[in-house]
Amino acid sequence: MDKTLNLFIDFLKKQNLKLTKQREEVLGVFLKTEKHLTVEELYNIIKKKDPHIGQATVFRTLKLIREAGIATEADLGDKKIRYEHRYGHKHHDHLICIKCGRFIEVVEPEIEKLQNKLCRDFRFLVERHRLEIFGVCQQCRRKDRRPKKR
Amino acid sequence: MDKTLNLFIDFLKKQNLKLTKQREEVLGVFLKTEKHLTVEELYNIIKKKDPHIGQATVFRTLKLIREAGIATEADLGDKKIRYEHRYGHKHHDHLICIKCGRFIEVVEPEIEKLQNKLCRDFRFLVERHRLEIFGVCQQCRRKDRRPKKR
DNA sequence: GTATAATTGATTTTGAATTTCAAAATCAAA
DNA sequence: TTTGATTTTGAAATTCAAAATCAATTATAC
Ligand SMILES: [Mn+2]
Ligand SMILES: [Mn+2]
Ligand SMILES: [Zn+2]
Ligand SMILES: [Zn+2]
Repeated sequence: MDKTLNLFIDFLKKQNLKLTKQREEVLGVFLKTEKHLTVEELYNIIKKKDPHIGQATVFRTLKLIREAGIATEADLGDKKIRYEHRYGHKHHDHLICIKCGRFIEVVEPEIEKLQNKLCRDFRFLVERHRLEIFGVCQQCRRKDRRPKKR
Repeated sequence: MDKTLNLFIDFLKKQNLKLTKQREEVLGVFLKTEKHLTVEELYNIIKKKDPHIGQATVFRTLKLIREAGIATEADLGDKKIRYEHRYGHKHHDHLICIKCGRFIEVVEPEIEKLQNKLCRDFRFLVERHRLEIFGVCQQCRRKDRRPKKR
């Protein structure tokens, strides 16, 4: 956390921006929450602590946090932009359940390798990628099987 | 095309829906366009032929076309829903250029296999997946290198 | 101190996705 | 044919997250 804060401060300095108490608070709450939050969701959490904070500030600060490399956008299939931790977290992909919304974070190094190879073949310079697999999770499959009505 | 039309008609019948000239036209224009179009883009194309058609009809028909399995949603990184052909086209992933928007359609069977294995390990029942790799395409890399100002 | 610039947050605007609803079209009886 | 129920259409309105605006506030520089 402290390390991340320093990272943020460095980023702000580079951009000639200041670390304000609002920005520090948004970062702090974001880091404490190990979820994949929309701007609105994070805003609602912070509002409880500081009812005077504005949505616009949360919106803008999350953007800065992303630009600083601390967060990254996540897409869980709904059409909202979600943010998840990036700094200090390894890259991962998502298995997303279309029944319950639950998601599993996964990494398969072989897949990553093959992706890179694929891009090299196309002389394509990779910046980032996103792999989302939609389906039904183990728990929901069990539920689906259970109620055998007969 | 004819085969696809029949598929669409069958789907409509199953849903107790009718094949109207508007629906046929939307499908026809969509199939003729080998692109990844938003509702609005397709609407603008169709409007030229039939100025009386409504956006809502294009919107609704594209939805039906997707439900019929003829189209699938594509995500090229802008925040708009795009549709691309599915029926008669093999599954593929996208390399998307963040400079020019150009995209390359690719398949790497090994990646697909590993994805399936990964899901099996998690007892996760795959329905579909989406792999998008963002980066800089060969053409843009060349352009970036060229203007060596000194 | 004052000038200058950045930040904030209520509010407004945007834009794509979706819905609404009255008019028009379809279609199967009478 | 009429009729009447049902579906479809398209202009317009609504929704809703994302983004922009702007006057007031705050921080920093001089
Ligand atoms: Mn994640
Ligand atoms: Mn494609
Ligand atoms: Zn589930
Ligand atoms: Zn390019």
